[in-house]
Amino acid sequence: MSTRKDYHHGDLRDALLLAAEKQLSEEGPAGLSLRKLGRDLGVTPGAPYRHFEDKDALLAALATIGFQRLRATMLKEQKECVTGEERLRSGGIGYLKFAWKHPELFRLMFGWMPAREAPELHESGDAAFALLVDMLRQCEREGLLRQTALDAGLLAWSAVHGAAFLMIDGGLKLCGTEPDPEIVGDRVHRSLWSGIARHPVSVETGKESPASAPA
Amino acid sequence: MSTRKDYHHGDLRDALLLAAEKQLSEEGPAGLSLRKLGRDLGVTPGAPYRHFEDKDALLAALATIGFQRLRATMLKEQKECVTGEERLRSGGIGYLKFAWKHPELFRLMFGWMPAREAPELHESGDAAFALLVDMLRQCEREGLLRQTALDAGLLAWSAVHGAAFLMIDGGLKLCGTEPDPEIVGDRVHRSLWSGIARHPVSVETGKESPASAPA
DNA sequence: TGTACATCAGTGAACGCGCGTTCACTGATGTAC
DNA sequence: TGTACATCAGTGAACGCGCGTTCACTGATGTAC
Repeated sequence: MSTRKDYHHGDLRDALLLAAEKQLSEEGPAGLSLRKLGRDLGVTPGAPYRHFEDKDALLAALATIGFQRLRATMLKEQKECVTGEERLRSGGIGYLKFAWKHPELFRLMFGWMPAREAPELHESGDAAFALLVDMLRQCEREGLLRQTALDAGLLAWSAVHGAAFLMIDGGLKLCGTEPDPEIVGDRVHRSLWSGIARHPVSVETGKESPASAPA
Repeated sequence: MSTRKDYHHGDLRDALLLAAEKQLSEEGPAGLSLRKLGRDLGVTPGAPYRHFEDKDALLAALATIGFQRLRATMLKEQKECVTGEERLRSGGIGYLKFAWKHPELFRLMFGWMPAREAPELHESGDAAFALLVDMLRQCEREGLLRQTALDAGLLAWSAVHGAAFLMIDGGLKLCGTEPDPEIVGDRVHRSLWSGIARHPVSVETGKESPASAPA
């Protein structure tokens, strides 16, 4: 695969994906065209069709890569975390960092996936979500959750996902927050955690909040 | 304005917006074209230009209407609410209902606004946000908040915004929840409120949670 | 009530454009013997 | 090591398409007197 450098073009497939990501981020989804991609790479309009069945296939591959990178960014961010809360916090910040760095790709991944049935796309999307569940299961095991991991997951994912969109869509300035992944992630986590956790703020106080959950 | 029915076409401007919304929801943003709009309404390709400077202007008007409707949906949903918590809950459900009913419009409103400088668009967007702040200020006045209205607003808006996107993008099935605005809204609110509120669940218990907020 | 005029919504034809995709082809690369 | 053959990445030209936008125009509507 990667050994045959300089075979004709060399590595057109990867080059296409790379150029596509650039084009996407610079001109938005409407500005992404296979012809322009070929032009940029000094290649004929028909060439991309040796690597992707059609434009949709290219987009699906792009979104798939996006999900893999999103997951990798979260993992990297929580590399040195030990407790579930730390992992949750850092994972969320990783999520925001990814969205902030690749807003158009982020939008493509989520706004585009539902209509497609490319299997690898959904696999990579599910894998990213599995990481979130994994973090929450750890919290559950550590006895930190007031609710089930899945219940907490709904709120946690919603909150971080929403914050990501508000950041890239400019909604955050209305909340008086700079669109910085670390800052936003920290603020959201602090509010979020006191809602999910049995202990409102610190685990070490030893005192539990009422946590009454009727019916 | 509305009195001159059957003047030439009658009310082309409104008809265009109506048809545009339909086209948007049925074929996505890529399938929305001024020519097709004209065709559908039995009108010449040039006709729309009597009412909108260009395609972007039509989209801006569409998004503006969307924000007005989003706000109206929230208001309607919380019509009979009295406490701040009730309003917050119902407002959130209204938000989700709107997104669920008009997913493409919802995406247009948020994914498209940042790049545009149409003043009325931002006004209508700000007005919708102001409603959220208003609800939270009421909670604040009622002494229900553990944090400032703006802090709580960040989490509340993020959570409901994220839940809306997850609903329309199919992410919720991973959380084991049906994509029903009432159900999702209720679940998110319950998790959310115990995080924002000084009292985890019921206001009437009279007992406060520890609510320690160090530095 | 009737006429003259200004307004302006919609016409119809045309412009140039870039797009996705196809197809028979060429020529470099890898493989079998 | 050398030759014959199969593979397959990229060529180049062409296809039909629908798009956004423009422009001089027509004819219905509203207005002033």
